Amino acid sequence: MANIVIVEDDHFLREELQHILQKEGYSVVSISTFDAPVEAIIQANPSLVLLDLNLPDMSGFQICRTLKAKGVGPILVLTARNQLRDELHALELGADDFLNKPCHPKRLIARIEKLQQLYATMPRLLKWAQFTLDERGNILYAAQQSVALSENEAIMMKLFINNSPAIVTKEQLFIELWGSSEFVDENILQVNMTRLRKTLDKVGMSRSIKTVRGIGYQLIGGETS
Amino acid sequence: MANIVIVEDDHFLREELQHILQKEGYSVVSISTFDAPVEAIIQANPSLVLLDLNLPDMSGFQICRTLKAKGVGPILVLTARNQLRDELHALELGADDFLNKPCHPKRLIARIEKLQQLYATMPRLLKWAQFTLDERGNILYAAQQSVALSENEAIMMKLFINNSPAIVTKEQLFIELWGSSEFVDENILQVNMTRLRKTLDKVGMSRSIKTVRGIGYQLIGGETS
DNA sequence: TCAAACCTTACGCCAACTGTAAGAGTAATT
DNA sequence: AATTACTCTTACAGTTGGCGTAAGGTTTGA
Repeated sequence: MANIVIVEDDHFLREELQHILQKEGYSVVSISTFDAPVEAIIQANPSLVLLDLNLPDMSGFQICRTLKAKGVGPILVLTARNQLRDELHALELGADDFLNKPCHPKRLIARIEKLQQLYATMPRLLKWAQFTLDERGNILYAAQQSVALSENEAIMMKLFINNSPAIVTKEQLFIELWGSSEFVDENILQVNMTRLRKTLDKVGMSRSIKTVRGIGYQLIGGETS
Repeated sequence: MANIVIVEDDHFLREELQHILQKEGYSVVSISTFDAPVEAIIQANPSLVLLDLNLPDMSGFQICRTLKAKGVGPILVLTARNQLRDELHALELGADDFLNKPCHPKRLIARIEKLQQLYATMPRLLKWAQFTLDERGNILYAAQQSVALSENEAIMMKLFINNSPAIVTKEQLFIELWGSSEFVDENILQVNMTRLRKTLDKVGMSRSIKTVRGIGYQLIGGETS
C-alpha cells in the first residue's frame, strides 16, 4: 500500500501537496512539525516521507537523520531555499532525494515513483563496521564472504548492528525474538547465541560477539581471524 | 571498486567530468556515443553510469532503457536542456537520478554517492518488464509486492527473465534444473511450473507464464490482475 | 573452592521444499 | 464427436533445515 507521510508546517502547502498526491491514488497522512513528528511518522509506517525543510529551526535535518537511523522508508526533502548547502546536508543526513520548491507536480510524482521503485527493488542494507546485513534476504556480508542467516540469527544480528557498539541486553534480545522477557527459559537464548556465533565463524568472524556477564552481549568490530 | 562510466559526446565536458570524479577517487571510463556504447558499457561493468542526454538523436533514451534492461548499475542522467519532459522521460525509462547542467561538482558527487549507497554493494538484480529478481536472496519483486522464491522457482524465473520475451524450451529448463534432459520424467517439470505460477499469483502476476504447446513456456509482460 | 552464569551438544518436532504418482483437464486432429 | 497427445493439478512421502527442550559441561569471580 502506497502510504505517504507529509511533514510540512505551512497549512496551505500541506493541503496542496496532499491534494496532488491523493489524485495520484496515494494514501496521505499530513503531520505538522510540532506533533512529535518522528514517533508519529514511524507509527504511520509510510512507504515514503515527504519532508519540508522550511522549518524555522534546524529540526528538519534532525528529523531526517532520526528517521533514517530508524530505518523508515525513503525520504524526499522539499525546500524553498535554493541552496546547494542544504541539499548536500540533507543528502548526507540520509535524505534520498531533494527537490526545490516550487516544483511541478509531475516532477514531484515522477521522483516519488522513482524512489518507491528504488526502495522496493533495492536490498535494504544495515551496516556496522565490517558487517553488512541484507534485511530482506537475511544475508550477512562480512569481509569478503557472505552467509545466509536463519530468521532468528538475522533478528539478533539486526539488533546488534542497530545498537553497536553498545551492549545489547538479554532482555532486548528476548523481546525482539519472543516478544517478552517473561516465561522464557534463559537457555534458549544461549543456544541461539551459540548458533549465531557458529554462523559468524563461517565468514571468519570469530569472537565478534563478546558476552557481558550478567547483562547481555556486545558486537565488536572484529578482525578477520 | 567504484567504477564509473561516462557517456558523453562533448570531448571537453568529458575531460572535465572525468577530472572531477577522479579527484574523488573514482576510477573512470569515458565512452563516446558512437562506440557501440551499450556493449562497451556492459563490458566495463560499472558501479554507476553517468549518461549525457545531449545527444543529437534520441539514442540517449534508448541507451538508458537498454542499460536498465541489462541490469547495469544505477544510471545518473545529465542534460543541458532544462526540460521537465526530458526528466520525466528519462526517469520513466529507468534512469535513477537526473541533474541539469551546469551542475556544481559537489552536487554531482553528492548525488553519485547517494545513488551508490542506495544501490549499495554487489547484488545482481535481474529485470524484465515489471519483474525484478534478486538472485542472491531469491526474492522476486513485481509491481509493489515481493515474494520469496524457492531454489527451483528462482532458477526457472532466472531463465525466463534472461530469455524474455523468447520462448524457453522444456529442454532448457531441464538442463538448468537437473543438468540434463535425459532420464527425467516430464511431469516433474509440470509440477514445478504449477508451483512457480502459484507463487507468481501471490504478487498478482497471474497468467504471466504462457505455455507453448510442445515446445516450452514463455514469460509475458503481464498485468496486475 | 564453590556457585552462579554461561556454553555446548544431542534430541525431537515442525514447516518448507522437492520428487513421485495418479487422475483430470485441454487442445488439436480426424 | 471421438481420439489422442499433451498439459495441469492434487495428494503423498522423503529430506532438510530451523527451532525449542533438556541435560550436562565449562568458565568466571569472589
